[in-house]
Amino acid sequence: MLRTHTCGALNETHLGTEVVLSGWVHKLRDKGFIIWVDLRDRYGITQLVFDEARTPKFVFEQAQKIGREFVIQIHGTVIERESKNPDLPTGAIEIFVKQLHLLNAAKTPPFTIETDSDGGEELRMEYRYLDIRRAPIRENLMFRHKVTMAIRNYLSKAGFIDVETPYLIKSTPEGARDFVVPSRMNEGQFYALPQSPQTFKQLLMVGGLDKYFQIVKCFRDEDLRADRQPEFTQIDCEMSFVTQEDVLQEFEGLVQHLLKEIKGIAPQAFPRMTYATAMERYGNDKPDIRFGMEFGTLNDLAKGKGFQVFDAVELVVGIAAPGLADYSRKQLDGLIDWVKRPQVGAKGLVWVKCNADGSFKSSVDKFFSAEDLSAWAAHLGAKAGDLLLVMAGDTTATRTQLSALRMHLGDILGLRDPNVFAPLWVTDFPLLEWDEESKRFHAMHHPFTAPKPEELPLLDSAPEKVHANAYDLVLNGNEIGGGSIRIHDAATQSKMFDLLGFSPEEAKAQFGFLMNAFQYGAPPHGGIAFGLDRLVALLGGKEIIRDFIAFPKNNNGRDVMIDAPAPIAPEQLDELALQLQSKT
RNA sequence: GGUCUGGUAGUUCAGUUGGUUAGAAUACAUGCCUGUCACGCAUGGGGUCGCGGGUUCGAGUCCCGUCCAGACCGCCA
Repeated sequence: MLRTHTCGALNETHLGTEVVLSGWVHKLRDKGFIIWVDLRDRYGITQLVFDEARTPKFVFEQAQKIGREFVIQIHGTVIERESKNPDLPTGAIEIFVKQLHLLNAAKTPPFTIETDSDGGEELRMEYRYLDIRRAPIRENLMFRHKVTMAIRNYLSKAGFIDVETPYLIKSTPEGARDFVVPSRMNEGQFYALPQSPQTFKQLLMVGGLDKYFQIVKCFRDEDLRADRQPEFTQIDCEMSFVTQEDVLQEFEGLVQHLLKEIKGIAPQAFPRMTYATAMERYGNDKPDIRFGMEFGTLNDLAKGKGFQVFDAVELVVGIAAPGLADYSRKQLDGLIDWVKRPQVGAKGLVWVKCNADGSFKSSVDKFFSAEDLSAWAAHLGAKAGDLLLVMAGDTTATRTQLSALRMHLGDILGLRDPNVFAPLWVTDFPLLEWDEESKRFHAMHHPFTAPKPEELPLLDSAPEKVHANAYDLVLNGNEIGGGSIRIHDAATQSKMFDLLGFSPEEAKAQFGFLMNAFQYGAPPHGGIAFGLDRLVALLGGKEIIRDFIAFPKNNNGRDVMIDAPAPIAPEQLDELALQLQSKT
């Protein structure tokens, strides 16, 4: 037997018990006459004691030779500590060691295996198996397990069936870039890894499974971010014979269950907001509603007063930043520089201080009277002591820029508390999006999203005005889920492909299987997919999803531990009938 | 494809205006230490200053190029 207990199990109730423990040497404290060893495993830390006076000489000498991260097994007796450590669950006891077996020696690790490691990101990724020994990463992975189990239990109980869909599928031109896999048996042909199991889950509905879910890897060959990996996990769900309202209810239930189970938050109905409202009030289709600072349009109040910057543009819009009227000139200039950075790209920023004494001071005093500024303040809901920040320009760009500033101020003012959870549904997305570059429409969600039935006639006359039965679940400024009611008849689907610029032949070649299926009695259906990595990270109070993935990729899509991707042998290329060519 | 930041001891970092033998902390090794738990004390070893080129009497420091890492913009139906 390698162990009778784990390293987190023993306490006062075990005094006098003979035990066998195995684990890693976490820390050594050698005081000469006495040596303490913290023995660590997944479950905790237990202190071992080697005493020059009482421990067998041979065992004591063994203890002098072990090092950090050695794997050892010990036989010993649970005894009471002379000085207890109240910070440890096992802090009242220690093990008086009688036998020590070295199970495996270890090189000195390149970074400390501690909660606050001295290791940098790159090094920890290279030695990820050592990083996983650290409590924070281990706890994150265990937390993720807890979340996925709660999801599986909830969905299974609600009648959803877990079905696996294939990873080797067909490349589609729409959407993100595909990762492709060459086929040896079909020379010159390629599989693609799924960006999502979208069409398969729809076919499962045609197959009559009624309620499907899968916690599934998806793959997108696009550039990475702190919250984006090339392979990521979705909670993919689909239901038959449902309206949008049915889907929202069902999955609001799921997320409430998670908030309750994982975070102990009492269920409350999620607010809903249309896409148009979200853009108008927050300049963003995934608003963070943990804090206010809602947008106010100032066109009526600010135009026509001779300020050219405002008069010449489409939109003048502002927010009221609470309590920032005492910002210094330097701090204001800092904000202006911040919005002028290329990442935000604003041309400038107008500020108005709503002073505590009721007076106003602004960067545009030349053009606007105190009455004007007072009207702005009233319109933006500002109180004395607030700072108004106003931007102007094209509607879309200006909203995006002000939204970035709003989030930045939210961070500065500490209004984005990771322990506060503010979910909401964003609904009524436009069906299509005009792409200037390719001069054609793109599906805003995906090409299988159903238009709102009452707007169907517009598909022919004004497709840009059609809204979709599509919805996103937003949590604290992050899109954590999105879905739609799908098209389930071949005629509408084929019209959709037509609008997206597919010829009938192309549509048939790409999605013939789906159009065929729709001719054999496809039920009305719809669904949703959640980004699991992001959801878990948010529930864990973090924004870096890498810390919740056992073996993540770096900024350039590399796995620095296994050093992938890597070239393949010429024989492998031959077998696949492939030749490399440098891209010059 | 682009913008910004960084790369110096095993690790995390400092390094002034270009100027003597490149430092600190920690880790590691050795010794001491009668209850530690971030143990303490002493001593010691440890450097391709990412790489290549240039300017200079002299480059960790300035210039050019390049590689790597991170954040962001584009991109992510």
